Amino acid sequence: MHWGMATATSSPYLASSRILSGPVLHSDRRVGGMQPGSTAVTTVSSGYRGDPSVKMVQSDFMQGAMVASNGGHMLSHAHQWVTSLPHAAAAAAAAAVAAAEAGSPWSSSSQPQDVKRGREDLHTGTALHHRSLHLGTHQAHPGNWGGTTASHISITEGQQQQQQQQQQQQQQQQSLIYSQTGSFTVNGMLSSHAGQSLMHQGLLRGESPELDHGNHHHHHHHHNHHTHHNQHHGVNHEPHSDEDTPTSDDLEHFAKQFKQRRIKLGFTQADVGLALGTLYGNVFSQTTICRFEALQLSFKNMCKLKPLLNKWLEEADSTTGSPTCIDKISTQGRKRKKRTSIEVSVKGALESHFLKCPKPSAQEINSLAETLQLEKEVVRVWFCNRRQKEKRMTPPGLPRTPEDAYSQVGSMGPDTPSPSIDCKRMYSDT
DNA sequence: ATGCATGAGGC
DNA sequence: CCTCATGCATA
Repeated sequence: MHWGMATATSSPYLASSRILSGPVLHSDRRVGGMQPGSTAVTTVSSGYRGDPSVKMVQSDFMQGAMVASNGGHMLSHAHQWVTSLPHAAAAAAAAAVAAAEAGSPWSSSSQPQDVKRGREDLHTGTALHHRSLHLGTHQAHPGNWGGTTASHISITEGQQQQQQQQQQQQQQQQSLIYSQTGSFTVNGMLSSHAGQSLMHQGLLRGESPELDHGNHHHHHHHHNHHTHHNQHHGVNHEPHSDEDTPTSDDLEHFAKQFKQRRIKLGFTQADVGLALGTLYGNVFSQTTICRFEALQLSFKNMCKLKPLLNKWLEEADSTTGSPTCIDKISTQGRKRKKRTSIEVSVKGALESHFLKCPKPSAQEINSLAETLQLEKEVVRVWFCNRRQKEKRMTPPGLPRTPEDAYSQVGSMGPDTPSPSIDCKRMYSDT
């Protein structure tokens, strides 16, 4: 189970899994010897991203049901993960956290989901076709953080001041809409259930152009409005339809509406993700759409996606369903490490430590890793993810001063007691 | 629906 | 190394 058995260094993990052979069926589990007391097992399932040369389209719409019918699967290959280059920079000098992580400034806004502005689509009357049927594949349920279900979390963390405001937002929008849109509409997908399962696989993936992304576009642009300013908590307006920075209320409302419409139209989250790709060139996974609906993304991220999803919505009911070319440019190459599953008891331990110190030093991570018998990297990532989780969608109501937070700046000694922050589940339902 | 992971971008 | 945006693989 350790990918890097034998002195797993942080370098590329060489797995020794042999997959491939049997195309279908079987997924061998466990590679390599496991150690009897390990606390975590990494489930070995053959999974890696496409091969560089053969970018296979990892079927996306198979989110729950995959079609095993045809026998065309990919080929085998031997390599496991291609080594990822080590970018050193390990100099552990004083990283100095210092940064106050800005969180997601969801403005509090506690007003019940008002249905303000029933924005109806702009294209009116166009829809006379309706595909009907809603397969029942999707899931539903709200998961809200504040707002309606207001489950408050009391986090001491103050928040923001977003120092680093990542301005990265790189959206490589490669417009690949060269699919002759004549036949199909832009909105890529048809909602007929029938199609869902085994439809177009080979069909028109217009991807002729070898999109070797990596050069061409992605430069410039988008600096436009980026109104970032935080949201005025206390004073919110809700003008936006999809323009300037929405308030949390807007987002919350939009997310609900979106989900509802999506379901009505019979689309799954995965469908939407793919459609966005055909529409704008940015493909998203089911995961992201799901998180959007559940408001589990950062405020910034929500703002970024909203316009896209909004457009899709408009398209969605204006189009009569048509197939499209889906395709995803897989991030060529690179394998993915198998997901390590951490035992509950171990998780509990990690959780405890997190409460004490959300940002353990490298050294602390090391000892924790030893204690728990986990790979150091796993522990590190766990904390990263835990922090991220803690932050996303700051529950409404962060009245505190933006200055305080739990950021134990730089000097972390072996023990740097920090305020404890409680964590609890933010949502629960279904 | 979510847990662990990858990567880009920043210090 | 961290944060953030994302997603594969899972439960």
